[in-house]
Amino acid sequence: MATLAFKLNEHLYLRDPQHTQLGQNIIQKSVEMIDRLGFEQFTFKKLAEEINSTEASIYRYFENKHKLLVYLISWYWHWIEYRIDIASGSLQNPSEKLRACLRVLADEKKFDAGFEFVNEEALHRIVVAELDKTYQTKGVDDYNKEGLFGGFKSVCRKITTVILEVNPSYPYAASLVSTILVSSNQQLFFSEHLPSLTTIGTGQERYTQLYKFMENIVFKSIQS
Amino acid sequence: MATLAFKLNEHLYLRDPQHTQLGQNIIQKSVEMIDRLGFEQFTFKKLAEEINSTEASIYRYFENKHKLLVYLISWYWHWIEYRIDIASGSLQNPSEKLRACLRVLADEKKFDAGFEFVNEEALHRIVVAELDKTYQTKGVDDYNKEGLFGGFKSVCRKITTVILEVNPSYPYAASLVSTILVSSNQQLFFSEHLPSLTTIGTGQERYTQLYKFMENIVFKSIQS
DNA sequence: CGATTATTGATAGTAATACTATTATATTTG
DNA sequence: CAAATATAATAGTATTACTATCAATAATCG
Repeated sequence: MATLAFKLNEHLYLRDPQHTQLGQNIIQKSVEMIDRLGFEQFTFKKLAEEINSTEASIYRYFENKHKLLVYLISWYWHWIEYRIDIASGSLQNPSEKLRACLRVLADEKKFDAGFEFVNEEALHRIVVAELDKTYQTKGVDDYNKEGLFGGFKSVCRKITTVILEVNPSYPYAASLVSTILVSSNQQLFFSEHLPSLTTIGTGQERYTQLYKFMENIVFKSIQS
Repeated sequence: MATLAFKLNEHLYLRDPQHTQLGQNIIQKSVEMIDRLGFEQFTFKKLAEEINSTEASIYRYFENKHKLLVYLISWYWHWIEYRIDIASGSLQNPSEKLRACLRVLADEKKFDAGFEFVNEEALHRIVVAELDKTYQTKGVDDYNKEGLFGGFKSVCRKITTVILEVNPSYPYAASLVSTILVSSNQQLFFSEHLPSLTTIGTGQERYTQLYKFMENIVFKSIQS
């Protein structure tokens, strides 16, 4: 299988990690470590040890660990968009397209062989556990000016467009979409850690339950 | 007006800050500072300087700054529940009760004279900007065992109950409520920092827009 | 192929953060 | 008033999040 790569915003990194061995090691191992340790406990020093490199070398790729997190999660949203395109590309019916989008969002994330050095399963757990940290920061406006949230926005825009195809007069499309994009991950988080806040369970059927919840909320909200 | 106080979970603090002058100074000034600096830039050292006390003294009240944040946001949810009780207490009709809940959530937060040393306007901005940091941490399960999320859960439970009064067979009540609790704050955040993700504007009418969005999502979702 | 250039590693250092410990001084309470 | 408690003052530590310098190695280019 051909190895694909996404063109991510240049301000996310100092040197493109997809182009070098060290860069790929940083991506691969940081996904594993942030998943395991959590973002707060993760440091460039620990990462350097694990990939047999140095802190200084990692700093040549990423300004700081927060930008690395934003990079990884941006990568995730590009990947989601790519999967949405595959899943909905051939569909004509707007409602069917919308259902396809929701299915991509709610689906269990499995390793995608198209992207060798990214473990999508672990990355999705990072998104579930850390997503909000990408924008809940005083630097959000600067980040936004640099276009660092382009991946997320692009997915949001795409699904918003589909919703407006289903019902052109629905007035809250963007808000509904950003709500479910965040909620689809948050509900999985709650199901694991704060189960009284959700109706999603912890078994294998959780992804089906999540899908049904999202389908209910979206289709009922937009019906005129 | 009588000064009220909420009985917050004991594990949130080492010494109850509501009972002493220093404690009240900590609460009052930390709200102002976290609002101004953001949670990451806020430190106990800076806080100590502003209230003419010492770092060590603050550590006698709170284990660390994260628990202080959890304390403040827990206080916020207790306050919301108190306002929901006032607003919905006299209502009989379940749909009207639900609307009253949503109104409390979507309303602009103004200073509540019942609680002298808490600036609810600033505290609400903190909730909008930092809410997810309270639970998006590796320590979430320990925190939860200690009951530190009791305020949030209690509000969630209360509104869930009202939803089930409106439609006893709606299967996603808890998920819908936790989704809108988070979303009601997130949409305000987006309207300020990432406006393409929301239909909410930045003017005075934003709270009305937020309410309408929430009413739409909730009532349409639960209708059978 | 040899010279230049870019990349990485090794090492060191700094300011700030998130605490902990100790002791002295107030302040409250019984 | 004595005893207990709360606070202030001060000091100290380990870790974090970087920055700087220079040597070694690898890639590339004329």
